[in-house]
Amino acid sequence: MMPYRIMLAEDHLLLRDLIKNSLKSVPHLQVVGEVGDGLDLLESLKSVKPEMVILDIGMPGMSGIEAAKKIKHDYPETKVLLLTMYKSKEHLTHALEARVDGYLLKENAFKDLINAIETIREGRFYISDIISKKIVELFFYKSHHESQVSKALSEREIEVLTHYAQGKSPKEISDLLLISYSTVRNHMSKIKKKLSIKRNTDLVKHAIKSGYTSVG
Amino acid sequence: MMPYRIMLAEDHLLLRDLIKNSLKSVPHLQVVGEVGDGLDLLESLKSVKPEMVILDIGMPGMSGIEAAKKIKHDYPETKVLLLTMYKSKEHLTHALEARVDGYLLKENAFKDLINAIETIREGRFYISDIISKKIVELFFYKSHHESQVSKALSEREIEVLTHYAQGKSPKEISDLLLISYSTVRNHMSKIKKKLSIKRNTDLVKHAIKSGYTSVG
DNA sequence: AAAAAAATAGGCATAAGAGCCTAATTTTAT
DNA sequence: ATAAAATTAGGCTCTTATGCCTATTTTTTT
Repeated sequence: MMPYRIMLAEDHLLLRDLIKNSLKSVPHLQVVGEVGDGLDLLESLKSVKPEMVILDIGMPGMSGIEAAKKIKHDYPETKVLLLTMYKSKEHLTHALEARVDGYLLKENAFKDLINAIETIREGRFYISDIISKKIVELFFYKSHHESQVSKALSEREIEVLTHYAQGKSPKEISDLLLISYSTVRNHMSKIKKKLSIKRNTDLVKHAIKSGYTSVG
Repeated sequence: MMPYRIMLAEDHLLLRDLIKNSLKSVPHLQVVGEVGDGLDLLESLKSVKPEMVILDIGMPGMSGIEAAKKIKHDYPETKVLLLTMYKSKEHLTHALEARVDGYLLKENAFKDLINAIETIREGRFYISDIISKKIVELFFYKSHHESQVSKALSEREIEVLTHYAQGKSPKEISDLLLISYSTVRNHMSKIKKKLSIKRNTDLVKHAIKSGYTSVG
């Protein structure tokens, strides 16, 4: 069988090492490169042409989803498996929009990782059982019970929330984005309604959970 | 050689699986248990008595550092290796105060994990090269430039910060703690000065990092 | 016993945010 | 083509927070 060439994009060296170790026991899989951030990834892809990229969302510099979009645009043949701890609706929605080939949670088992790789290698789409439920729910509620579920944030709303969670005040955000203070306030209000959030501290927590900012 | 019995406490199943896989190749090391949060860990330790616990800080429910303190108090013979992505002064300080036996970053390599386990097994203390520099720096500033380093919060200040990070407003906190609004404000002001924090969002992040509240 | 830190509380002026609207323009989806 | 959503912006009132002080009592440390 032809070796299936995989590139690892993940900022924690330990996790990269562990995945490499464990994939060695699968004969036809071959790790042909590894990078620690999104920019290095795009640079490496110019020379190394893997069949698949396993991509962590929570990387410094460029988010995994941004990187995924670029990869699927520049190298449509290359498969992308997102590996992430995040299971928020925003992440799911944006990952699906980026046309990734698989979405695996870090709370899944190693055998699920193998399963994901094999499924994608066969040309199919992989989602972990844990989030497939979420997608069904998301789709179901989108059609029938719009109000029950917190809606996905828009691009601009995510931008505003990200800045807010990184410590910018509404006033500072309006200066940054070159929009009026009223607009920022309107966005904040919409964000809170969409997420059913009352308190600002929960906005920060939501942003952390969603990977828009980090605690560090 | 006697097998060295290790328990894994880490909320991501994938990482647990990968560590287990990779440790299998080291003959005398044996993974005798695994848990996904701090409460399960303390429960499991009642029956399983491992020589070492490998402990992730960022777990839901109870922070790794709190868990570490309890372990070192209840089972002083049990070695604790902290495995974390955080390298802030607060984390280091709290980890050292909890008397853990090792502190390894997720950006270290797998060989460093082995090295850490072996070092601790021989009764010595392990810190990763990346953070040993930080500790030296921390010690240096503690002796000579006290003002540079953020001071520890008092019990009451931690109480106030915890409630704040959990979404309570200063007014609500004053009702909860049966003290006046002015007092809460005074505490908040002191907290910010001690931590050199300007923005409220950073207060939430600090509380999360310190384990006073969780993102979930 | 003396000193330092912690916990308590208040004043006062200014700045900022929250809640709750309306509404126009643009973009996207159906 | 039509509808829906997103993005923009403003008004108005009320509440809340902020910054920067002072000051007393209690607790802890030296």
